Amino acid sequence: MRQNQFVNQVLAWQANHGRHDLPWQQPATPYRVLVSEIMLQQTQVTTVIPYFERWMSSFPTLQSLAAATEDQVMAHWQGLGYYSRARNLLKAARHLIEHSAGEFPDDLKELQEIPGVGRYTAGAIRSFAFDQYGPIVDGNVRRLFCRLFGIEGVPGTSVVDKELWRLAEELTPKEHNRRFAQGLLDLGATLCTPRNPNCTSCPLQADCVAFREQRQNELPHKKATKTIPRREAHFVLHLQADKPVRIRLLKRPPSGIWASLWCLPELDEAPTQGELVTEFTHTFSHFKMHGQVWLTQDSTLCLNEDSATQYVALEQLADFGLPAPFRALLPSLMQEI
DNA sequence: AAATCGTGGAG
DNA sequence: TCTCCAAGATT
Repeated sequence: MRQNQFVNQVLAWQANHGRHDLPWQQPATPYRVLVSEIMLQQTQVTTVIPYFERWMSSFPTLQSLAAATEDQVMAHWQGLGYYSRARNLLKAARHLIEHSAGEFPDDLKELQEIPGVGRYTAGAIRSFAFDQYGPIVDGNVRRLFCRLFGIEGVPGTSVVDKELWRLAEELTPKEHNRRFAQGLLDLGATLCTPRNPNCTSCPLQADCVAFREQRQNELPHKKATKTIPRREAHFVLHLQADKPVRIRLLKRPPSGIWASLWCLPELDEAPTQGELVTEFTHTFSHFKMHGQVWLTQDSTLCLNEDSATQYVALEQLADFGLPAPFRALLPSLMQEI
């Protein structure tokens, strides 16, 4: 399949059937594109939209973001997951202001020097913000290419990824890059879906290896699933007696799970004195947490120099970035007691 | 190269 | 309930 033909089919389909009303498409300024692309990493569009709106309302410009505190940023990101993205976005704003007076580079290599911006995101910024040549390989493109060209290996391995990027660089046109990149993503998201793709409506059907061989559901090949381990976790619920009731929160360290979020103090083992108030299970990508929450009078648990601690009332809770299970748990817990 | 890093949508 | 996986980056 010739490059020209491929590009034209993607562009023509995009014009009629693609998505044109996503919040970050109007207007597609470099800052808005950066924020949306970071939020969209491993995260579905419908999940991102309300976060994007809230973010833009609070941090409308790169300058306003650079002036924000880490806690403000984390509070806006709470519930979205992969929290290093939030810290990197703050670093990115300060990086751009320091290195180029707030101006975005339009060069692929320089874009990848921005914290949190890798090869995909650099290409996306080039395409969406500058309408320039910017190859992209994300989950959508990976699936589309593996089927269209009948790529047999498992994506994620270096051989297959190298081939996917080679194809992306080769097939990406020199003009109409915004529409082309959007078309690729829209094709993957709406037609060339993981299960039961809508090949009948696909403009590339005639050239698709997977369709010809009726292997749409086999490609791309999936990597072997591994069972995730289960970890025990213990959390301290320490209340300040006076009204209004306040609970002690501890800021988690800058690395590891839930980095930089505020959380109930975590212990290695169950406290010797304490009442089990509630427990929960929470599944991450790579382990399952069984958490137990212990009510205690001991205010000295988990006290150390490097982590900030604060007593927080129910009304202030929204200002703190909390892990998802505690965002669900704490309000009712504080009202009952 | 393989692990780590979250949460929720959708079947 | 279980599984797959989403506009990936970083170490």
